[in-house]
Amino acid sequence: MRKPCCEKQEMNKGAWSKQEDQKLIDYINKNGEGCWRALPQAAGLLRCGKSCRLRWINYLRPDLKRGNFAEDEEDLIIKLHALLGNRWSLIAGRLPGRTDNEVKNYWNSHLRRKLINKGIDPNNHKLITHKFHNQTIMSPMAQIIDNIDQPKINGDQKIIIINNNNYEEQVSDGASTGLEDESSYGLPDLNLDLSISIPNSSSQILHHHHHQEEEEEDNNQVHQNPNIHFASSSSTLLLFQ
DNA sequence: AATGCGGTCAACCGCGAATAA
DNA sequence: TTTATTCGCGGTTGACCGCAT
Repeated sequence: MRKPCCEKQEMNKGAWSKQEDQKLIDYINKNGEGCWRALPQAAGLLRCGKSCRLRWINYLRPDLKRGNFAEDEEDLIIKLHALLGNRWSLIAGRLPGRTDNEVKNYWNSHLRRKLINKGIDPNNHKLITHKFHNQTIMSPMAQIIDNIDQPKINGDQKIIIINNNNYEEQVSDGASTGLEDESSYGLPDLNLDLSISIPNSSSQILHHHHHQEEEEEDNNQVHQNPNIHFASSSSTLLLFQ
């Protein structure tokens, strides 16, 4: 049913030449974005519309920032990824001047490794742990996690929060609705503060003696352990230790 | 100098969603 | 409502580059 985006035979592929870029820029400056299917012919380009769109969005758009990611941008990407998963366009939408492709590439080439090195599983943002003699212990790296914007309380106290909820519940239809509501997410200055409150059943604690049947007991011990904290809000996620 | 390797990033591909007819 | 078309997204690929050997 679905046709290839360009059934034309003689289409250029691969890297764009300066001349092609200029043609695309000139055309869009004159006619605006959109109607990508018809654009190549109108602009005199031997490219498929899809390729033109990608080139414009990821490279030629005048509002692109380009250059290295700042530290706060990195932190924001990590936090947003924890919330949204691989929804790069949504993440990029919160980073002015950045494209989804750029964010995705940066994640895959830098941030993934960075998290792994810190003992954090980049897929679920949980600490990487190892089972050892029926004990769950943190990896050595996890124990020396340093300052990727770690939420801390009163200096030395660190937060360990794990969220069992499927994020889809939290950001349901966020692509089209919820996330556009700045107020509900505290954006653009993304409010990801992890509130401290009474534990609930969906939260887990990561620590050395964690067993399922002990969870209740563990929770009760929280107030005695200054290093363990919970957040019960539906947007809880574990990011950092 | 030549080669191999790993990292980066621009571009492509395939698919589902959205929209038009 | 169904079918055709376009758009946008995320995953993947491959060219290029720098570094080590």
